[in-house]
Amino acid sequence: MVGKGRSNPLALAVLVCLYEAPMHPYEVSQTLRARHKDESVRLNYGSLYAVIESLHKRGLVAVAETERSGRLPERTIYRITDAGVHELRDWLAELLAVPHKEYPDFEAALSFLPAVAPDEALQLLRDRLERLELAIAGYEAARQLVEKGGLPRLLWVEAEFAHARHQAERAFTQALVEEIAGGTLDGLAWWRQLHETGGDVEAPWSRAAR
Amino acid sequence: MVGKGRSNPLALAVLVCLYEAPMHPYEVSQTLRARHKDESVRLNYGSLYAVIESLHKRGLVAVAETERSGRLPERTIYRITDAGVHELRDWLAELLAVPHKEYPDFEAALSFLPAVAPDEALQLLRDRLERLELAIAGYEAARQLVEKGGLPRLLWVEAEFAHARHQAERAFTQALVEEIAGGTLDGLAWWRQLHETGGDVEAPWSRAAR
DNA sequence: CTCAAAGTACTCCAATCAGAGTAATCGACC
DNA sequence: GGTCGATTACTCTGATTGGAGTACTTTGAG
Repeated sequence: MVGKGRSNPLALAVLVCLYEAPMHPYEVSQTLRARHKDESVRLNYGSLYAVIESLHKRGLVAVAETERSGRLPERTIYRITDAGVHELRDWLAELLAVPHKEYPDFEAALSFLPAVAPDEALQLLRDRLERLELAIAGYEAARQLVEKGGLPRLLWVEAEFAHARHQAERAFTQALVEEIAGGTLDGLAWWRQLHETGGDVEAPWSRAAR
Repeated sequence: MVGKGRSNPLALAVLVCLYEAPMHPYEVSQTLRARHKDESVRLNYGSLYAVIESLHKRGLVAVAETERSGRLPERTIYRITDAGVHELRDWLAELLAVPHKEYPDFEAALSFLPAVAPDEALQLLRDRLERLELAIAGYEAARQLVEKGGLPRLLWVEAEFAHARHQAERAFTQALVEEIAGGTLDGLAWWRQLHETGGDVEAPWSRAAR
């Protein structure tokens, strides 16, 4: 989007790994897994090799050596270049400093909320609330374990952020459920009519939308 | 991911539009724009035509008619099928009821936070905070206008959700900034050392990570 | 009345991605 | 010592995606 080739954060993850030590692609993936980075960055092989090839083409990583053991496929060990280190710092700085529009599925779903009947929506949102509750409880249990294990919060911040997001989503959903159940949501009457009659109701956005 | 072909929410948006009335693709895009759905759903022509073709192949939409006016390219008008209506309800229900893992860029960035020096991180996060503040103020102004215009909250929920997310992100970032600035973040000492010495510090995750 | 700018309605393509598939090795259990 | 499953280390393929490009039409300013 912004810089060329700064689309997939997996590339950033690769740079960070290679910054610590030269590695072959599969080792990168294992390192990311071991540190649970695969929870913050989409990781799959198809992309991994493509992404590394692209970094290579852009001169941000270079081949350090290739080795083979037995008849396993040859392993290509990459190292980060100076340009790569620069790109790493610059990209990370950008990601940290400038918020950029995301398109969460739930936001999309909410924007089509009137397409399901109010009572069904209520049920669906309550389901979501339950699942959110579970996720939050799971996270809190995990945190206790990790804290006991002595991992400093600094290396855990991304999970805390995910937790904060979940909590915000829960609060929002909770409030929405209450507004629908309690009948206080503005537009609810029109929504009800829309699903009771054959759908021949004057849309309230007709003027407002233009 | 879950169902086959339920990857791009734009397809859902198309189904919702065609549910209201048969349309040609470009009209779908204009309708979505007019209702600001392009803020909740990624909309671009390349995907739009691909997505509609895929819906067509799956039998969820059908060609209603084709017309042409003047020598402009022929317009193919699509309508939703019964299977399409079913898919619409089912997909929307799933999106509303089951939260599904997202990978926001900021979460990725946070997970590599130790790669920049603490003081730089502080500066970057403060930058972000400022930008978030701007976005939030902008949203609040927009809301006032829309409320005055008489658009019911029901048709605005997705924006309220985005707003809630921004606020949660602001609170999180604020807290993190304070912890770094105030020196109370667990792991900060190690982080400082890492960037002051040549990087030869024992990593505190060595035991914890396995 | 004329010309430029904005809008209409797509089409094309290179790049990227997800995930299934493959093929070799290792450990370990009976 | 054989074979079952897990792990290692990729490779391939079909979809998707974003963005640029095209070719006409309508509007509106001078």
